[in-house]
Amino acid sequence: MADAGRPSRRREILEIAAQLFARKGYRGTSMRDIGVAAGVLGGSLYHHIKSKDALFVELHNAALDAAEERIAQAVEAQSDPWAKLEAACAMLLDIQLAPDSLTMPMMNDFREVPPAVRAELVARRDRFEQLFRALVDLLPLPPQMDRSIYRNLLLSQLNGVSDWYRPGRLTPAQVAAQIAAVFRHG
Amino acid sequence: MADAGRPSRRREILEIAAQLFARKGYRGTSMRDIGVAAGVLGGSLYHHIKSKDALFVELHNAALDAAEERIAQAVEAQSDPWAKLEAACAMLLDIQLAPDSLTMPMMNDFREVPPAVRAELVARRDRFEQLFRALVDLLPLPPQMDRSIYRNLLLSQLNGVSDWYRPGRLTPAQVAAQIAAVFRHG
DNA sequence: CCTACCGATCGGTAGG
DNA sequence: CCTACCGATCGGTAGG
Repeated sequence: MADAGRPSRRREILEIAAQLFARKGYRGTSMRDIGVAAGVLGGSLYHHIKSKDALFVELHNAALDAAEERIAQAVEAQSDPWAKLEAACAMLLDIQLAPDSLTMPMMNDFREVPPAVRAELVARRDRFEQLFRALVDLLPLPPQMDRSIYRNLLLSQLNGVSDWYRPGRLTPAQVAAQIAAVFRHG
Repeated sequence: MADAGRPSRRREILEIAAQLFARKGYRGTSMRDIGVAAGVLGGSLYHHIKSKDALFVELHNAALDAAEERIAQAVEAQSDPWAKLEAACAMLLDIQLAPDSLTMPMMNDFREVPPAVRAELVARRDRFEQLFRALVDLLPLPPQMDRSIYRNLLLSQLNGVSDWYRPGRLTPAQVAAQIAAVFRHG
């Protein structure tokens, strides 16, 4: 309670690291890069974190925790299944395309990461995707549409937006509306 | 004509490098890795290639050349606009999901690559995507659907398949059919 | 938080 | 195609 206003030094470093990882990827971001951005030498970061791997996993999981909560809230505010889905897409893209903040667009490039780290990320992401599984199960899809593939395609589509999205032309909400329109069937 | 049957040593090295890049990414593949797979030391590769960057660009562009030609053939065999699109998707996934061969699924992770290389890859890929632009322009889409975004979503969807596809459950053609079903509107 | 360093690995080269 | 090496960079650590 005493120092609620001022973020801790560790927190500052986590946010700086999250932005660098999001922008340059896991392997493209060195501990020295993070150090420079934080105004210290790379080695000094190890007073606050255990390893680069542990730092990345912590950021990834914290980001998914936050995203899960915000998406669940957005979904609850809707009652129609298609409206729920579009709300979830819009919130996910809002989070993923936000230029700042520690909530991230770095759930991609799993191949850049050491195998032990990858296993942790995959497990956490699988849980996250259950949220969309529930939403897809609610949809009145035509019977010949395989819901498992449909869900994979939707998640892959949402994840891929950060690869081609450029701010200015479209808002994240507009992109979400277009995706929802493409995936609306039956 | 004389030695048509036996692939040149250079060609062998290119195919080995293509598979490694496809599996582990640009930064995840060292010249020493390629050397080991080819049965030589890393430094020895420089008799056949100029640099890692040039090697990657050459592989990338050759793969897109081949893909472009095969997709164009598949499209010509169809007359209906939707059939053309589905044929193009099926051929692209066939190429991208083939477990071997130098035609590759490495058109992703542009962020892993040095800026000068990235510029070349992007330019070549933009040309490649014109092929799909023509196909989308033929479709009788509902008027409120923005064709530029629709095309981006389709290409992003196709590109992302290699991230979640696991051989066995579905053939590339079946995945293409599902994608075509999702994107069929109007 | 810095100094000063470690062992490993990288792309690439000279010279044969 | 190998030997032998280069300068750079990496994650991480000891000791203060």
